[in-house]
Amino acid sequence: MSTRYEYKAIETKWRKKWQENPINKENDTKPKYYCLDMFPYPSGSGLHVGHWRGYVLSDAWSRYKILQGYQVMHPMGWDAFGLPAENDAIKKGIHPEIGTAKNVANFKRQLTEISAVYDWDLEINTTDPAYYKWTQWIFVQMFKQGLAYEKRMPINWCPDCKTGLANEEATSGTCERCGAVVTKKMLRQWMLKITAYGERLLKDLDQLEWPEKVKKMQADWIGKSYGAEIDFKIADTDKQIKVFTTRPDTLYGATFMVLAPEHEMVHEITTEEQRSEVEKYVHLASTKSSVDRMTSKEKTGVFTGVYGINPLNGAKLPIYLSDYVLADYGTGAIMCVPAHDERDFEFATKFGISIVQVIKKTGEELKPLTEAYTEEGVMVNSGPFDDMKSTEAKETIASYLQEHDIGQKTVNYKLRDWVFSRQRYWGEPIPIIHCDTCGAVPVPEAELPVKLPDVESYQPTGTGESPLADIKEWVHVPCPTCGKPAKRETNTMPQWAGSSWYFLRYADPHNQDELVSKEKAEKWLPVDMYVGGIEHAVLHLLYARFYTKFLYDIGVVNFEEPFVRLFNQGMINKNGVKMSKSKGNVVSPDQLVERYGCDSLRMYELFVGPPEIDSEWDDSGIDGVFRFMNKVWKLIAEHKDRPVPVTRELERIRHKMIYEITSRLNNVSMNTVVSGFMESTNRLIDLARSGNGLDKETMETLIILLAPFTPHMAEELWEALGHKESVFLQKWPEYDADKMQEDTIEIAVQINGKLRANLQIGAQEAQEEVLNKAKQIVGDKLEGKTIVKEIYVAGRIVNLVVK
RNA sequence: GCGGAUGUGGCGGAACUGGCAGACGCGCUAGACUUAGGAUCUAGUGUCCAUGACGUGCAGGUUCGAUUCCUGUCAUCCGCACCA
Repeated sequence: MSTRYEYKAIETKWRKKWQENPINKENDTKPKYYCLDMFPYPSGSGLHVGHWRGYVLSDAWSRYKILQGYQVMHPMGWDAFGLPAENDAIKKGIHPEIGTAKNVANFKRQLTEISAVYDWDLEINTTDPAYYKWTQWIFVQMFKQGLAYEKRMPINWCPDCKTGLANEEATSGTCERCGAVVTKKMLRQWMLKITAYGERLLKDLDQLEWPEKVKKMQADWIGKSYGAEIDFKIADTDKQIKVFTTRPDTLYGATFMVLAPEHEMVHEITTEEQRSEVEKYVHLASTKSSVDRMTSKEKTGVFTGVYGINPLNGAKLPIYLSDYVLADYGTGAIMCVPAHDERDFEFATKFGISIVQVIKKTGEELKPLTEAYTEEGVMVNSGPFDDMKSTEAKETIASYLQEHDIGQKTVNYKLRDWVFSRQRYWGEPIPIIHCDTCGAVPVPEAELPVKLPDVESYQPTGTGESPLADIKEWVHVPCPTCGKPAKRETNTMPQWAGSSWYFLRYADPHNQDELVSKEKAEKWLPVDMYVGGIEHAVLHLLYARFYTKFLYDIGVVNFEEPFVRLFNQGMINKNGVKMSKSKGNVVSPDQLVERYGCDSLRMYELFVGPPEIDSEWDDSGIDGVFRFMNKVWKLIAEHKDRPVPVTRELERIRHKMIYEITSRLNNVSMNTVVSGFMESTNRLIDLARSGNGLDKETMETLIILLAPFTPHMAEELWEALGHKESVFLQKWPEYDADKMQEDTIEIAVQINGKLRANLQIGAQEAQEEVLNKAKQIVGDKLEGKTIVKEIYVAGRIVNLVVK
């Protein structure tokens, strides 16, 4: 065995061996473990060292689980539908399928360089008809359950390009391509009723081992709030308007009302005198992009000419329109209490509307308000509810309204239904046929998948429809129900569709008859560990949870939550900013693998910083890890043929090493795992140098512990120690806490909290003895002082408090 | 604006439930071996008016003792953004 660490030869050798003889073979006697990466979108620019980070982490974790005796599933696949491929098609005329296949091949080559234990037999691709057959099947089931429905909805529309835009193409309110101001266009869209699952999606967050931050982001997104819906009669008519409020306690303080400009009753209630003003305002609001609407904080509005009647005190409340009220939250209409809401206060001040205070600070006199009082307090000016605590009044007034049939207590969510159709080519066709007689009819399941046909042009049609609408022979089909001429749905699904359930398919990727078989699903699912970026904290994870709950409800799977444990790795930055092709700061792993080897890069990816935090990439840092690898190599090479019998000291280092590595690994504190290896190795080198040698078991333990991180080197060293079987067939070593104990320990001696000496003591030495020794060692510094207090923290510190 | 996170040497970072701040690594300095060094090895490396003092964004507090707990404050980053 050479004392030089020839990483290239070693890595080539073991990659081949693993291919011939996988280390993670199917074995039903072992418990299962499913460790999943968020599957990538195979972009044209390939992987950089930032991508590696998550993949290395999940692979090290998978290999750790293998060593712990699990049968691990660690699959990989491609989320390959999406905009960039389509835009390439438009620009260069390359079929998205071809572009995507090329990118997948490149990604796969780069991923192979990581040497992860991926089982490529399980590979999936969302653009494969055999896969999207089931994406479509799920849609059909949702349609049958009434969860998929059609609705006219506004989309971002570029009037110059005559095309719909995704939100990310329309940031800042202008078209990403041509710079024109983005407007809205009403289009018929498919919607998924995710709101029907809002409560369950919120409640079940409790049972997940996810970062609190992500759970909170999801909870905020769902945005549950309690309140009341209250009916306000419109004066001199028999109409009424329903408002939602979380503050029924402030009802007596309502002095006006506001409707969203898009509110459906605007036109029927507006008076003739006000009509032209109102219509002008409504039009203005519709042309403003949502970004504009958000950024201009100045309140605007217009009076409709009519009044609402406060159901409790009969006060006449002028009804305004204003864009600070959102059409799709609550009922799109609010009662306004300027005294107790900042926005209402601002609006009332600007429009000269009176302000009536109905809550005052407990124990204080009522005094004129200079700003809205939004805290709790005591009720005033509220008829029978005066002197009640406002918190109590909230409940009491809501109940009163309910009893008198003026309103009802409700729960409201920010979560909205999911716009599920895209006017694009490169997505799964929505498997629906529109028939004049039968309406929307799902494509019969036996005819799935509805394959994406070839088109001549990927250009947007200019009408807002997808390019598919131009393929007459594809669009025109008989109605599956009545046989009359009918038309296919030409919208496609969003990229989310394929990624909302892919984790199920890995368990049974080649099944042609079922999405996943019962047995396979029961065996492998749910996912035990899910690793990916924080950018998916809300949408992807929420959609995947929604899909899983739906599939649970229709009996496809027997669990409600797809991901038991979630780990979000941080990004890798370079020069303080996210690595990206456009910033020109991308570090490619390819050259690093060439120069340092896969194992060194794996190790460095983990060493670079705490895995959950963003880290700065430092090119020279990998040298340190590479040196460490060489040290380990040399250490084993020099001692493998002349191991010494184990000594107390070697045993101590070995147990301590197992303990440190295992506990840090369990906390997914990968950077300290790596430093732990360095510490242990340094100690072993020192010990070996001082003539004490190295015993076989310590060498073996070090190699097994290293295996999840530097698999090639570990295998090679393991073989060099004379073993015939893979190191991954070994068991993760266990430590004995007693054997970690040092015989003597060094403790600090402080006087008044300041370090004054260090003291060697026996590990078991009694407190009294330690204190005596401590006083002796700092004796000269105690002269002329009296000891007021003596503190001994076992094994750590003595502090003498003196005067 | 609201919510969350973070702030420690020249740099990345470590420090378990309060107990010797700066582990580990990068970089740097000096030396050894060398024709050579982007190799390897050895020693050193928080700051300063250096037997000591000061040091974990800043100002206080609790404690024998605070990077860790509490109060206030500043900065940076992330998420949400008129949610009634």
